[in-house]
Amino acid sequence: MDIKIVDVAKIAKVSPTTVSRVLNNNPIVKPETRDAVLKVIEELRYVPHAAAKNLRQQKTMTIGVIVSDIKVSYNTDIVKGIQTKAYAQKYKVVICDTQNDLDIEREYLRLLMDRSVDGVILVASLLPEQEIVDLAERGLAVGLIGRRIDHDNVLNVHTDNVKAAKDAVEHLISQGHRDIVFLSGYANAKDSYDRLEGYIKALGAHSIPFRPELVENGNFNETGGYEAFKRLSGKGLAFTAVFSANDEMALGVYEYCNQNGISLPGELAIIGVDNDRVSKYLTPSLSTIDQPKYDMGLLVADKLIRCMNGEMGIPRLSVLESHLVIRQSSVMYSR
Amino acid sequence: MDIKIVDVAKIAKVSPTTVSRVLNNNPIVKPETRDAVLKVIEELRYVPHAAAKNLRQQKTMTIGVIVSDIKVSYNTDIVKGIQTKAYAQKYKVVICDTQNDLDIEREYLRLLMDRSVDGVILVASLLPEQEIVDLAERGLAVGLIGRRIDHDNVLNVHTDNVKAAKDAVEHLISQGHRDIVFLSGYANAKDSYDRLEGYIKALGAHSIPFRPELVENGNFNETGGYEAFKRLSGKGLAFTAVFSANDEMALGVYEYCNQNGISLPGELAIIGVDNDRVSKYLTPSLSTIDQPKYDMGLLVADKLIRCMNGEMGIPRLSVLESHLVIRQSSVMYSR
DNA sequence: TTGTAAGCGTTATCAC
DNA sequence: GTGATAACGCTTACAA
Repeated sequence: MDIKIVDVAKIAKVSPTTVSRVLNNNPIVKPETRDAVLKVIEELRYVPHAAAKNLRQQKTMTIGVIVSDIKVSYNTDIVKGIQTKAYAQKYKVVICDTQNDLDIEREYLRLLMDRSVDGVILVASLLPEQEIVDLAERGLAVGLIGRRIDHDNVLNVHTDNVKAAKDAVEHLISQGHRDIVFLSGYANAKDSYDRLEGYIKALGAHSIPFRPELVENGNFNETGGYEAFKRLSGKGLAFTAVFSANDEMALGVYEYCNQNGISLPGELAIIGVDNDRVSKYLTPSLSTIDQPKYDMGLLVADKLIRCMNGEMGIPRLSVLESHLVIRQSSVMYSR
Repeated sequence: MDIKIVDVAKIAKVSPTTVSRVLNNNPIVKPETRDAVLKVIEELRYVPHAAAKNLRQQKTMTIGVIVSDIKVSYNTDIVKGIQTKAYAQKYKVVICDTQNDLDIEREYLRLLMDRSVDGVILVASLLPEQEIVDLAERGLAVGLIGRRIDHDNVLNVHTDNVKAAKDAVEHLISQGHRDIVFLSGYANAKDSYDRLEGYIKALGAHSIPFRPELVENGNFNETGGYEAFKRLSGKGLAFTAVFSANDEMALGVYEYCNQNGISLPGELAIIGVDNDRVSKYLTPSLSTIDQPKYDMGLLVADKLIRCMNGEMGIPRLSVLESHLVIRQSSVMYSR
């Protein structure tokens, strides 16, 4: 049988209330009482029962994190940031990996609606905006990474994807490229859409006409990137560079080039987004846009915790800087 | 104010008991009653309160996973397996990342002793055996990956590290190497120790004397591998191949070779362990021992859940097969 | 087949 | 400074 607060109280010859006060560092208890109680707690190795406490206090000191795929280093870095901040504030973190499946995402959310978490962070969520608003209306604190919703209970953290994409494409242009392919991600993803916008803006800024036929969808993953690039190559179009909306898809392009004897960056320059863990190990190493993933995680978690603690006036929106990482894949004569 | 079971009961004109029965799929309730209740639940979007339920049932349907570093793909793959199994059984997963810090690991464990989880899985735990046994004695179900403890409440899943290491080293020997460096991990890690044993066995099986000066410690990480190999190179010893106790450390060796113009695998063959995500993207691609990480995750989670549900006769120990993945880094004239 | 009432282990409120 | 008591929202004997 587990030890409970009354057991401690009896042995320490005080009331459960007093034990509770000691546990919660209530300064009102007399130091001697306090010490006596602590000693008993120590001896019995008593640990308060979370469920009882949660029930009484109507909070759980737990954050739920819903993430598309924990294996993708972009997500993992964010989770690590969240985890670090949460831990520092004595919060626990429940991780839910949706495998990029909207139904699984919904299912997890349903699971978490049982008030086993005080707040939720959605990373690269596929959920329709209305459903996220619903969560917030239900009183759950919601943190969002990679998209933006303006609502009282929704805290947003993201980077300026338009600018990031523009930087990447302008870098390619500065290397002399004018016929630049854009490999896009999910059609409905805000990130993907913004990167397309940046791509178009960069072209515009240099008076290069936008050619829709140079845009292909690769669904943000390696196979998708491979297939997209293959389709593109089959079209017989002329191009000398690729801007891939993330590094994963760039891996697919590397694979295709490898198989077909296309030399990188000699015959084809390429740049990605995310600064995935593998990118710097590739040959040639992949130029990319580094997102401050870890910091984004820290920041959402920080905001969310403040919000859950009833703090007012937390900025609903934070936009962090991402920056260009130039490696070998986008630079001529780099070796 | 949140909706609770009595609210549903009142509107559905039944007792809370009946609502509870419906929620828990008790077949005793009359179909019509059931449907009526379900309709109200739906309308009110009622979700049972986890803490209340947990308190009453003395369980939480949650598994705690303590992991050394969620960014290491070895760990992530395991976590993914755990997560998948847990989800399929309606369990939640709390992830705790210790950053390879024993004190943080202890702290997390203390956090989880509040009965907010029904069981714990330790991946690459640094905890002294006695402390793990303590957990088990306290009634917590414990799953262990990467080490082995024989105790009633402890479920072990690991691979045969001795054999894996032996396979790797014999592969190098088969390629003509006789002077083979061993890069070890943490001195106190079972995995590391077993791999050393396999290394020695392989040498013995081919009548190659074991030379302790060819063993260096790299602490299982990239920088450690770099430094260890640097120290070794400074010793002026002759060797033609490296067996690295994991892929991470091999990355450090690649880096060193890159900087010092040592060609792989021409001048130096190398093989690692883990089949890290980056390994196949390296140039030359890294030969390695693939561990069934995902399956190990699935399996511990499965065992743990059975154990938590009071199932008897679950095997305390499962040893999965790992296998050699030969790529370019260990094979002469491979390109 | 359904309902009543007790109890899970805390903490908040109100007395003392 | 300390203690008695009710309440958090659910499930489970037991009764009907």
